[in-house]
Parts: sequence; structure tokens; C-alpha cells
Amino acid sequence: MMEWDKQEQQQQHEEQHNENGNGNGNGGGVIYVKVMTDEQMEVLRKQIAVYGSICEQLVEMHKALTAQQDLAGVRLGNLYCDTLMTSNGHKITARQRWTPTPVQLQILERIFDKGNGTPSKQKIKEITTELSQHGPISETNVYNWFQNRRARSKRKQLVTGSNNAESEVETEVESPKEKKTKPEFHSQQIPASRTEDICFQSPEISSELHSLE
Amino acid sequence: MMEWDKQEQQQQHEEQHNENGNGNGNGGGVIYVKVMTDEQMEVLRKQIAVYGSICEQLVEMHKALTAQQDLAGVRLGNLYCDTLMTSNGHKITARQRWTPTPVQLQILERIFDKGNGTPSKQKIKEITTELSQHGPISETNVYNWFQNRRARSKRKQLVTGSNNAESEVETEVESPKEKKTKPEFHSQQIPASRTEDICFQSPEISSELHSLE
DNA sequence: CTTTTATGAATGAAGG
DNA sequence: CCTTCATTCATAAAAG
Repeated sequence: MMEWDKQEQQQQHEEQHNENGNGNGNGGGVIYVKVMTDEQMEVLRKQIAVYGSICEQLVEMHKALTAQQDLAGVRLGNLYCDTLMTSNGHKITARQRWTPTPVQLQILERIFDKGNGTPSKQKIKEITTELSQHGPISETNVYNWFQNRRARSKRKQLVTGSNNAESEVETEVESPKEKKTKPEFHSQQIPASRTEDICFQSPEISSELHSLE
Repeated sequence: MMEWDKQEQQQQHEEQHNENGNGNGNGGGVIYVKVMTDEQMEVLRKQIAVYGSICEQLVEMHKALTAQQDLAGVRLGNLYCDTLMTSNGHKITARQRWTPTPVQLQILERIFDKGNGTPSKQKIKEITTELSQHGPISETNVYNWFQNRRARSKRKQLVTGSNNAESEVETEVESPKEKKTKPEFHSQQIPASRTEDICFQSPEISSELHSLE
């Protein structure tokens, strides 16, 4: 956005320059002013409209997805949900660890990103209340979550930072025995702040953007 | 989106109005004039095109994601997007996991057997340095390895020890005996509301939308 | 190729 | 806060 703005201004300047110096066919002292025809306008409008519709589609998909998640309850992955009772009433096992539902996680994440890393006692209570609408949860859970989240994000940062220019040469001089037959490209854990980068790095796209600058 | 669209149309109408009838202060009978050069127009168009393409990719990714979720377990909250799409549809896979080379494993094992089950941070660093001579590795990898190693060896021990094994029913995996020295008051949630309901509770889809604002 | 197993990594909770 | 532990998830490797 910013880029765009700046760009436009620059362009404008250029044109004024032209106007000043070499008299081009663009009228004498007038401040240039070109007209955009209705056709052009329409083209633009349509294009943007398409963009809008795609976005709406996205939103819909998100909704559907989230809703589905919520309905399905906790992760589909582990379906041994909770308490099971034998016929004689003997309790077998209950799940002993809280697992945030996707929605809960989403909300927590949002709050966490909101900056203030000090969820006071009162805050915790509020959050818990809100989250309890999306699944079983307790204040302790929320507290722990923030605690862990902060600590881990911090450590992550540290690791990425300390990851100096490790050449990590090909010192595969080892293993007289069986080396992996294949290249074994294993990029290790790529801590790469998971919060952002991730999905939006398509070389193509970014280059396109750059070309516009 | 829609709002915006509508707005623009209105604006257009307004201007046409102006043009037609009431001459406003905008010079005599002049036709509405939009100030925008062809270049600017082009820039705008391109920019929009880029956004559009980004959106399309997003949609694609979402589709892929959803499909994937249908197949395997979920993982919504922290989706680690292991596939990135280039604009031409090729998949780039990321996120692999570290695999110790035989030599590394050997060394690790040796250190582990050395008794001290407390690889301090400093220790970890040293070990990592040494192991990096034999293949790609990070401190995190080493840390995890020890964590896992200890936990698993412990569990093994436990299982072999408590070999009473009533089997009877598959029920549980571990004996509540020496698992913890203390009462282990787990799961503070779930008020154990009798019968069903278990851990699911009605999904309030609507409210989550609010929370997204 | 599909299923199973082994194990690296993620994360909720407890202790200090 | 920070560290540690226990449990769970996901996937590379092995087995079929």
C-alpha cells in the first residue's frame, strides 16, 4: 500500500517534470490531467470486483472450515475422547490434559499477538470465560498457555538469532558404513517464526510485486 | 468489499449526474475529469492483478488444506503448511525432520549412557558442536533427543517392571502405581457431568465471528 | 504401494 | 519467569 502510494506520487512528479521542461504534446501550462474513460474505469472496477469476490470466497471457506472444526469437537486426530465407563460403573480413564479447540487457539493467539504480554489475573478470568464458550477450559489452562507461549516464542527467537552463518560444510566424512543412500537434504527444524512467514512466500508473487516498484 | 463496490458505483453515478445537469463549481460544462495517467492506470491494474493472484493462491491453499484435513487428522490452529504453491502449481515441500546419522547416534548414545542425565545448556552446545562435524544438526535437535531418550527409557523400565499385566481389557497402558508420588489431581476441567456430553459442548459458531473482529 | 513401527518435535502442566 | 517432565502428534524408516 505504502509502496503504491509513493509510486504514484513519483510518477506524478515525473510528469510534472516533463511538463516543465520539454514541451510535449500535453498542453501548455495546464497541469496535465488526463482523463480516465468510463471504459477504463469499468475495467478497473471489474478487476477489483473479482478480487473482492475471491476474498469473499476465502472468508466463506474459512468460516466453513472453522465451523466444521468446532462441530467435530476437538481434533479429529485423537478420537479417544474422554471418559469411558465400564458396565459396572468403573471409571477407566479420562483424558488428563486440556487441548485447546481450534477456535480457542485462534482467540488465544490473537490475544497474545495483541502485544501486552501480561495477562493479569483479571484478564485471565475474562479470557477463560470467553473461551469456555468454545470448549472446556479453566483459568489454569489459560495461565499455562500464556506462560508457555511466551517462553517458547522467546526461545525460538533466540535460536533463530544465534543461528549465525553456520557453514555446516559437507563434512559427511563419516560413516564408513551405510551412509544414507540419498542426498538426505534434511533441513532441520527451520524455526523460522512460524507466526508469519509460512504460507505467503511465493517467489513468483514477490518478484511480481518487486517489479512494480 | 461489496460496500466498496457499491460506493464506487454511486460515485460514478454522481459524477455522471454532475455532467448532465447541474453545473457545479467545477468549471462550466466540463465533463467530470478523472486525473490519472495511462501509466498510473497501468500501475494500478497490475497491482490489482497481483493481489488477485495472491488471493487465488490463497484459495488454492485453502482447498488443499481442507482436502488434506478430510483425509488425515486436523491440526488447524497451528497449521504448519508444509506445502507451498508456486504460481504454476508446483508444490514445494518443506518441513522435514532431522534424522541423526549413524555416527551422531552413536555419540549421543554414548553420552547418554555416560550416566549424567542432565545435559545442561552449555553441554548441549558442546555436543551440538561436536555432532555438527558429522552432519547437519542443531541444539534443539540435541535437546529433543535427550528429552525423548530419557522419557522413553524410563517408560520402558516401568513397563517391564510392572509386568503384572492383567490385560483383561485393553484399558490402560500404564499403572497408576509409582507413576507419580503424589495424588495427581489432573484434569481440572470437565465437571464430569454424568452420562454423555463428554467433552463436546455445543459449538457456538456465531460468536466466533465476533471474536474475529 | 500400504501398514506398522520408531522417533523427532510440539505442547500442557508442574516445580522452583 | 525458567526448566523439566509426560503425553501426544506426525513422519521417516522399516516391514509386509
